[in-house]
Amino acid sequence: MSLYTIAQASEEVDLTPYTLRYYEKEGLLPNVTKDSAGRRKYHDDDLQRIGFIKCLKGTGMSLKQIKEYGDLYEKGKAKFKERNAMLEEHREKILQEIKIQKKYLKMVEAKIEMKI
Amino acid sequence: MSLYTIAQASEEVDLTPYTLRYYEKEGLLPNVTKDSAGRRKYHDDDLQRIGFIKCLKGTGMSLKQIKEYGDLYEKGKAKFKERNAMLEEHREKILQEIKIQKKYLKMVEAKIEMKI
DNA sequence: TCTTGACTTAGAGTTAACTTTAACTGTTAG
DNA sequence: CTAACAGTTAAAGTTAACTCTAAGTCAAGA
Repeated sequence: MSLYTIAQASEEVDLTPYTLRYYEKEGLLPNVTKDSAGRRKYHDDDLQRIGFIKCLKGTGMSLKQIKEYGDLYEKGKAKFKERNAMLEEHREKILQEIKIQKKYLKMVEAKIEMKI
Repeated sequence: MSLYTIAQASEEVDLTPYTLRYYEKEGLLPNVTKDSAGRRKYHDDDLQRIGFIKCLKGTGMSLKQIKEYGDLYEKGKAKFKERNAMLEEHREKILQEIKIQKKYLKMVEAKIEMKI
């Protein structure tokens, strides 16, 4: 299959239809097409894009910044440098965050072991 | 030093005075005392507690749940089992989250390398 | 043909976690 | 003594990210 209704796409990416429409309204999904009756049709490309949005969001990037990244993406090669710079900066942020999570994990484990 | 004004505590734990008062209002800091003029005095215990609140919050626990944990903590030994069960469950959540973060990190790195 | 159900929109409502405001009080430096 | 300052409270305001409602459209099955 290569085309999805909003319900199917929703199922596929594990986001509600509300959220998918919201993301589109916010400009994060500029390429979702509609059929003759005005209903959204999601392509595999859209699902992949949503997958990457979830990745960025899941690592703490705001929708506003994700839109900025997406806007650069739409401009293609011309904005490649800027776009990759964003990703590289974000990569550092994720690495930092993993470090912090590991530190916090140790704190929780210490508290568990403390038995007080 | 062993006693801190709200400004000093704020500095120490890197949270605004607003946030410290907010946490207290929400019942997360039940042991903050006041001086004769009604001003908050933070003890080392309070700062430690705030530190652990930051740990729980930083690993995705809601203030509501953190309060539940704190309430169990206040009940001492009687609620030790429940309390530790919460922490052990949370530990699993953190481990899961670190896994997801690592997966997302790889996705971002792949995108960087993709150069498209 | 009628109804059911999945969709559409614009806009309102919700939630968590702060953050600020307004009005006030007590302490301290000049 | 007084002005500035650091704190106090209750309550209102803010923000991000949804989430839902209301009113309507369209296509497909009995």
